[in-house]
Amino acid sequence: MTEQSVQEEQARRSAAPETRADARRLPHPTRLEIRLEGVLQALADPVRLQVVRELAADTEELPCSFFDLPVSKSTTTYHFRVLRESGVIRQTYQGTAKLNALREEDLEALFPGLLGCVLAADKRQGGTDDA
Amino acid sequence: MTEQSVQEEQARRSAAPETRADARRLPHPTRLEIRLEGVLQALADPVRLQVVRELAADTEELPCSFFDLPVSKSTTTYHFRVLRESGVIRQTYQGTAKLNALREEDLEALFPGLLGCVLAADKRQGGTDDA
DNA sequence: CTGCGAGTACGATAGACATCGTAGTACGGG
DNA sequence: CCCGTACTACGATGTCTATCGTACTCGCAG
Repeated sequence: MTEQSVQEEQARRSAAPETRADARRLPHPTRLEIRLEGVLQALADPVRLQVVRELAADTEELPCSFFDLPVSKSTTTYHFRVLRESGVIRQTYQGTAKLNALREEDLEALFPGLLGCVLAADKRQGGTDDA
Repeated sequence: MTEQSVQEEQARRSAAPETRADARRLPHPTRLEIRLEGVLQALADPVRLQVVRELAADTEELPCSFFDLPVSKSTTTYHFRVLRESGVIRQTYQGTAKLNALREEDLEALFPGLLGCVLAADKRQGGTDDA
């Protein structure tokens, strides 16, 4: 899948000047592909929960570099990928940055109230925050 | 099930210091020791979610042998232990059996609505019976 | 074009997790 | 007292997870 997709990408990039934002494609699950288990698994990690917490607190889409996570850069990438592949966040490229946003709408439609409950519970316990 | 023996059991527990039944006491986390992450982790497994689902559907306390899980006996024990140690269920010995009950009260106090959301979401997806 | 900053890809790895089978303990009934 | 039922304890094992460092690509600003 390597060479062909690379050429496709390059062709598309030189063809349409507007494809800047979505030149690099990121695989997201559709709403129907989101599994409860996967979401719970994704939320059951302190680092990822911190990301979700901060995303929920901010209406803006945040780049990965915004977060001050207690792990290395490559681990950060890993956690963002877990969140994206489980359907919790949506990621879009914007130039050299990658913007992250909660998929609140999808999650609310699939699991009404779940995200709110988890965030409320997290805020209530708040022990994972060591700053 | 003789309700008299249940009362005897309770009386003996509050009166007698150390009996054989006490030797089989099971370690449960106190309400304050229950961690959100642990609960999410516990719920993020299909087998355990099935247990929680059936416990929630039944007002009775259910013995481990009640459940028809797609795993071996020792694995079943393992999953029940995970649920107990994360604070999701409470287990009590009753003769040779071990009764399991959801800690709904504690969970509701700590994470209001969470269990209901997860169960509703689970019911909505329902596709967990892939065995 | 070149260099930088943001993020990825790719091993490597230690530890956790889910799984099993076997052997054992505890309780209750014949 | 022995046996069956219910569950546990333990060791083995394969897989998944979270972590890292290094080398890389990509887009933007000189």
